[in-house]
Amino acid sequence: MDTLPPALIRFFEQYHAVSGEALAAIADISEPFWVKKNTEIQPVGRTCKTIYFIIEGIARIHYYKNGTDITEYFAFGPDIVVRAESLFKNQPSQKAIEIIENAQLVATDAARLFQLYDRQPGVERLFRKIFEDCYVDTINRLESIQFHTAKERYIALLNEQPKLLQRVSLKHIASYLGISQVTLSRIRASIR
Amino acid sequence: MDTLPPALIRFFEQYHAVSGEALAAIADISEPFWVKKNTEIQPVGRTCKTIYFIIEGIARIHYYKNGTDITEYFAFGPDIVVRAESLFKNQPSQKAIEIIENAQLVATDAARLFQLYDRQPGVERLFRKIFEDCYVDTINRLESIQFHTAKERYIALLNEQPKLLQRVSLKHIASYLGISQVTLSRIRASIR
DNA sequence: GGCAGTCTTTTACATTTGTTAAATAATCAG
DNA sequence: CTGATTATTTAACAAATGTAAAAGACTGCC
Repeated sequence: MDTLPPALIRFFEQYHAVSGEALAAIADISEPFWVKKNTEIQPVGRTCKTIYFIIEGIARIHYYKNGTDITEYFAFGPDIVVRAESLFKNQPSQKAIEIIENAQLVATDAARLFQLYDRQPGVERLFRKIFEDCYVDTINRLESIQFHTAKERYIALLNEQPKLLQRVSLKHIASYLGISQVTLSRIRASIR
Repeated sequence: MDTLPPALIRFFEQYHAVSGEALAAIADISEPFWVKKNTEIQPVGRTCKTIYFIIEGIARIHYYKNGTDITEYFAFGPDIVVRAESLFKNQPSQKAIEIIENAQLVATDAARLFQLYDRQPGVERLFRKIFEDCYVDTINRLESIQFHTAKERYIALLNEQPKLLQRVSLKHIASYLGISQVTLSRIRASIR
C-alpha cells in the first residue's frame, strides 16, 4: 500500500518516532483490508507469518481446549494482533484470529518486516518497543489471573476496560477471564 | 568487569551472535557478584534499573498479596532476571528478587545498556530476541495457568522442569502454580 | 544428639467454581 | 412481525480448592 492509515501512524508514534522513509518501507510490505464480523482471518494450525494491525473494530485470539472455545486476547483498534508464540518460534499456532466486530485491518508480511530491521534500525526499535509493551501487558494479565479471584478480575475489567464489556459477548469475556459463563453470570448477579 | 562469564556468553549466543566488541561493551557496564541463599537482592518498591543475569544458582521473583508470599518466576542459571513491568515502564515494582540457592550473578546497568543500543545495534538485537523469548514464555505460562487444572499444571511442571521440583521448596512451587500448599499436597498424594 | 524452627502433609469444614440442563431474554433474517 | 437462532441467566448438584489448625517430617545449629 502507498501510505499507512493515520491511526496506525499515531499508534506507532506512541512507541517510537519513526522516519517517513521507514514508514514508507513498512507501507511497502503492507496491505489494507476490510473484514466483516464473525470471520476467521487466521485458522488454527497455520504458522503466523503476517503481522496484523487492527485499525478499527475488534479482533480476538482464541483456541479450543477439549472442544471449548477459549479467548486469549481482545484487540481493539488501533492495536497489533499477532500470535507471538508462533511468530517468534516459527511454529504452527494452535490459536486462531477472529474478527468479532466489522474491522479495518492492515496486514504486514513478517519475513519482510524482519528483513527491514537490518536496513532501518528505527523499524527494529519501533517493534522492539511494541513487543516489550505486549510483554508487560501479558505479565500483568498473568498476575491478574493467577492471584485474583474471578470476581476481582471481573470488577477490574469493568473498571479498566468498560467498552470491552459493552461490545463483546459475555461468553467470550468469561473464557478471557478464565471462568465458566455460569460463574460470570453469578458474579454479575452478585454485584447488581 | 573485564570479561563476561563464558556461561553468560553462551546464553547470549543462543539468541544472537554478538561481536567481541559488543560483549566487551556489555562487560564494561556489568559487575559480577555472589549471593548466599535467602537473600533479597531487590526489595519491593524500587524501580528496576538493573538487569541481572543469574549464572549459577536459583532466583525467584515474588510479591505479597494480602500478606501471602507469591512466586511469579523462577530463574535457574544461566538466565536473565528482571522485573520487566518495572524496567520497561520505569515504575516502582511491587515485586522483589530473592536468591533461593547460592548464586553467581552479573548485574548490568539498564540505563547504560539502553544507551548501548544506539552505538551497538547488535546489542539491541540480542536483547530484543531475549525479551521476545521471555514474552513467549509468559504467553505459554498464561495459557497453562488459565486453562489447565491445578493437577495438569503440576504434572506438566514435573515433566518439563523436574529439577525445579527437586531444588525448590513446595511452598514456592504452590504459589507459582497459583494454588495453595494444601492443594499441592493433595495433588502429590493423589498421584503417588 | 537434641532442640528449635521450618517445611510438608493431613484433617475437617467452608467456599468457590464447574457441569448440565432448563428457562428467559435478546437478536437476526426473511 | 415472527419464528429461529443465539446469548444470558438460573437452578441443582458435583467437584475442586481454600482456610485453619494440628500432626509429622526434615534441617540446621549448638
